[in-house]
Amino acid sequence: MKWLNNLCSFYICVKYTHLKLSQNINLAVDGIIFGYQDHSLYVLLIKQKYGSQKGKWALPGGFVLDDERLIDAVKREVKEETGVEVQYLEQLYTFGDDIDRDPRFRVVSVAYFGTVNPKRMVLKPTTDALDAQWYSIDEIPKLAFDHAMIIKVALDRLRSKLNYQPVGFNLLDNRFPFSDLEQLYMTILDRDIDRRNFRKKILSLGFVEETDEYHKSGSGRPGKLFKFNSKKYKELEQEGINLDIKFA
Amino acid sequence: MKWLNNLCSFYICVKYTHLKLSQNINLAVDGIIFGYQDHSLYVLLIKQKYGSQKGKWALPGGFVLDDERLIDAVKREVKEETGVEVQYLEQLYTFGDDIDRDPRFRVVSVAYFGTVNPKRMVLKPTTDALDAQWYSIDEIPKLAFDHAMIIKVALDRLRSKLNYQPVGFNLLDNRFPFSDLEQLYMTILDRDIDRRNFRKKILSLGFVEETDEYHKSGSGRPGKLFKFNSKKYKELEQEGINLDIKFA
DNA sequence: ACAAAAGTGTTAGACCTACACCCATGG
DNA sequence: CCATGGGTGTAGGTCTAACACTTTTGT
Repeated sequence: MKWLNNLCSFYICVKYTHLKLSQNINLAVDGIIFGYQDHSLYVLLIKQKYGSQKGKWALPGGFVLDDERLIDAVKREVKEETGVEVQYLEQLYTFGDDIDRDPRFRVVSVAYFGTVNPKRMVLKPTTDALDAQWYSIDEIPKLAFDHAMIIKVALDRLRSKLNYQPVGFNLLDNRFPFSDLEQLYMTILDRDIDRRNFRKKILSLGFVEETDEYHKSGSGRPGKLFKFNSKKYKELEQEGINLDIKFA
Repeated sequence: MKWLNNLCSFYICVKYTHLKLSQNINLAVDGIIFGYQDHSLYVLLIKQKYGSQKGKWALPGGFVLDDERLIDAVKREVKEETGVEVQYLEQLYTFGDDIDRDPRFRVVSVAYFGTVNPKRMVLKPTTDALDAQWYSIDEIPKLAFDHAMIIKVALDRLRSKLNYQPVGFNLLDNRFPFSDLEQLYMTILDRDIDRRNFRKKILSLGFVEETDEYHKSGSGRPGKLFKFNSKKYKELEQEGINLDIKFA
């Protein structure tokens, strides 16, 4: 490995001669796609069709094409394998330290997590005959590779996002009763919320707005429908909503 | 690219025949190493010795070896190129969308950011004859590749870390006057802090403790030296220190 | 005695939390 | 009329922000 010691000279050598660096690492992406419906949070999984992990469920994902941006690779793979078109994706973490699995075929995978709203949760049949399904996060089956751990990391990230960013735009329908937002937060955080305080806090932040429409519920008093104010939402996404340490 | 459509079958094919996937992407790591001294925050840079970026400064980094964990690759490269041994590193982001630079030699780079304390900031001569130097973040020269942007992302991350984790253990010396911590926070946040409130808040969190020793300052009243309580520090690192949204 | 840095408390206001009853609808 | 979910206000306590003078040392 002596010849690799000096990154720069080696890099240039490769760059200028167009040699392939003899590195045996392959780059993949995985998508952790969350959906929310009926008080439950779901993750999108596919069934492995071949190989040692055959029959096991796994996250959708695959290898990155040479001329493809990472995020586009995720979108493509998720679409191909499940039919779901994801709007919002954000980079989660790069997993690549499982060097013992098969040293001759190491895979480093950049995980992205994303959210889709209920309308986009429809699974379309794809040319790839893989089985694809939404699983409630409480009922995830045994997964291939280290995907169970990856989902845990994604969930932690989603939970902590609630504390410093508005969340929901990509998980709820266009118009929604306020209780849906409550339920969403309670589901993700897995604890109870005081309805009055929650409503006060969210409305005071201004990224959710009343509309004139009403929700026809099965029973009980119909509630107003709300919508996200996407301008304000994006503002708060950048600024953060928990600016609590205001030293100075 | 049709043959790549089905990730799983292709993956298995490769896995079982030990073919090299004909993917032309190379995996590198970059290290954004911060150091703090005399009221300034510094970043560790190396000078490119060869190639189109010759003479430009850049972040230390290089290609990942096949059987090497990502974080170890960063430690190795930083050590080789600058002589600095980094203790604390955390994954920052994976940059890999610069697909136009040279499509025949795409590099995807996993960036780690880290911190070292003043004693470890000494640059040792290395076998690699690269120039290496600490630059104050206010005086960073024009950098190679997209490294200026990467440093910006790292700085943003460091800034936001102050809000939810204790910071300083890896940036300050073992014993330090309280004003050093103040200065560190002010430097990173780039704004003034109320000394009384800051001291109250930090001490109430309990990750910093008084010692019996005193600082011999050049002038002015000598101050007590403080130290980090590493048990409490690690606890708070995990729990977070800004649990402000306490719905429920 | 003066310059330089360290050390220290209080108060007003903002914000958060806890808490319970009435309302509108469908069956 | 009852079951179901929607809608609303206040008071007490906690936390935060603003703010300035005294102490210790070296010169």
